[in-house]
Amino acid sequence: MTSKEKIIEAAVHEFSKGGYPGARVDNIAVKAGVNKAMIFYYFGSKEELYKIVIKKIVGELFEVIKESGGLSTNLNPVVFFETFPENYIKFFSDNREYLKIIGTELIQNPENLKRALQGFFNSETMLLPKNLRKLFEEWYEDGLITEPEPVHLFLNIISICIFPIIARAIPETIFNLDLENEKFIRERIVSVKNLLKRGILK
Amino acid sequence: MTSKEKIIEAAVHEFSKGGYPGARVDNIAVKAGVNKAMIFYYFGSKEELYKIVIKKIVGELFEVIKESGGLSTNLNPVVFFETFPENYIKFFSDNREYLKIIGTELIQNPENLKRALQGFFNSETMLLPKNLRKLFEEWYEDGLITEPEPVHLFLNIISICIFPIIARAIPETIFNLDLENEKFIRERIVSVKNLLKRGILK
DNA sequence: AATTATATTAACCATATGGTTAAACTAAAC
DNA sequence: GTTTAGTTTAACCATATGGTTAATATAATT
Repeated sequence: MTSKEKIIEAAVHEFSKGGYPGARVDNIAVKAGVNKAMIFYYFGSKEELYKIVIKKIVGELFEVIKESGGLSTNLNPVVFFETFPENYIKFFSDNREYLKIIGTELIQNPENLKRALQGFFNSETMLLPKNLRKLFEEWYEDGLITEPEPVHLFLNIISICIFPIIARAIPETIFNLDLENEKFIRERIVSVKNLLKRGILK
Repeated sequence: MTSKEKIIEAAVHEFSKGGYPGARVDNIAVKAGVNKAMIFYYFGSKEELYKIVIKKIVGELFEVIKESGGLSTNLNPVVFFETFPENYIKFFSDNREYLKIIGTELIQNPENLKRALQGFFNSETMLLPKNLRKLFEEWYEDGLITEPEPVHLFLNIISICIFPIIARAIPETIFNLDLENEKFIRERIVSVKNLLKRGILK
């Protein structure tokens, strides 16, 4: 593992708690087991390092979406709701640090994230957005789903997949529970599939 | 408006962008039009000020939930899904800064938020959590809803209400749209009501 | 072996940042 | 009118923080 790689790995750690302003370059260096100057030698600045971390995360996320059939035009919603939520939930629950970084960025710097996403659309992956939108529209036109608006369908799906992983603390407090992680994730996948099938499939 | 109030208002502003570590005490002082020392005079430290801001937000949120019937035990799910999502979505879209602060806290410091929530449960509002859980369980036992687990019902509801307000940037980028705010919120309320009714009501 | 390009280090720097202090100002209370 | 408690200010402080530098070690090239 090269110093550069060690720095990125440590940076993911450090940025994930406290966000960009809370992250300390010194901490990243210590975690990476590398002299602090190496960070500036390889990345120029804290900000550039951060951008690279964001790119890395968005890139990996795209891979998951691709593998989940987000690209194939002849996908049907029954299969989609059976595979996508599960992959998506697993990805983020297995990569909590990624979720924390993306979530924080979404809240505090959506423009930044937009740019990162666009960077991927303007390259090889460009096919995805057009396909996804057309796919959702066709499902509605073919009478397969009840939601006419692709934007809201999309938001409804990602919301019940992603947010519960973040928001667990709320019901834990309200209902005074301590949710065991693996069980929680398994239950969520079931609950999401049911809700989407009943709520969106015709 | 007293200096103390001015400081809190400015603090909400400042904490909402950049989170706790990104917030600068100097900025809060300038925004409040107050000498910096006043912040330490009234609140002791940046952290104490932050805690008070969190309490204020959680408190106001509780009011909305109360007014939305979150307490009444003889509420039926049809009425609940008709009123709660709308109030909830409106509250957070009207108070984006609150949402940003709570969201960031949820991601980066859930334990902190837990404590703030518990603070309210241990006071007059204590009735709410027990009622809400019992309410959800009764709905299921009475065959009114399909989701047996209160935790997942709760998470599903709040997720499609809250997260889209934060995550708008994603479909905006993917589908290359610039969503007009009021229209977006109106459409979301409709979409959420439909999804919940179809997906959860029996 | 000598040269060149790449990595790595310790010490250092300017500035930002949370926090303090002592003095001054203001408005009640007596 | 004087005392007293509460409020406000400007200047100051220690430390944290992102970033730099010049020297050194290491690996690759000729």
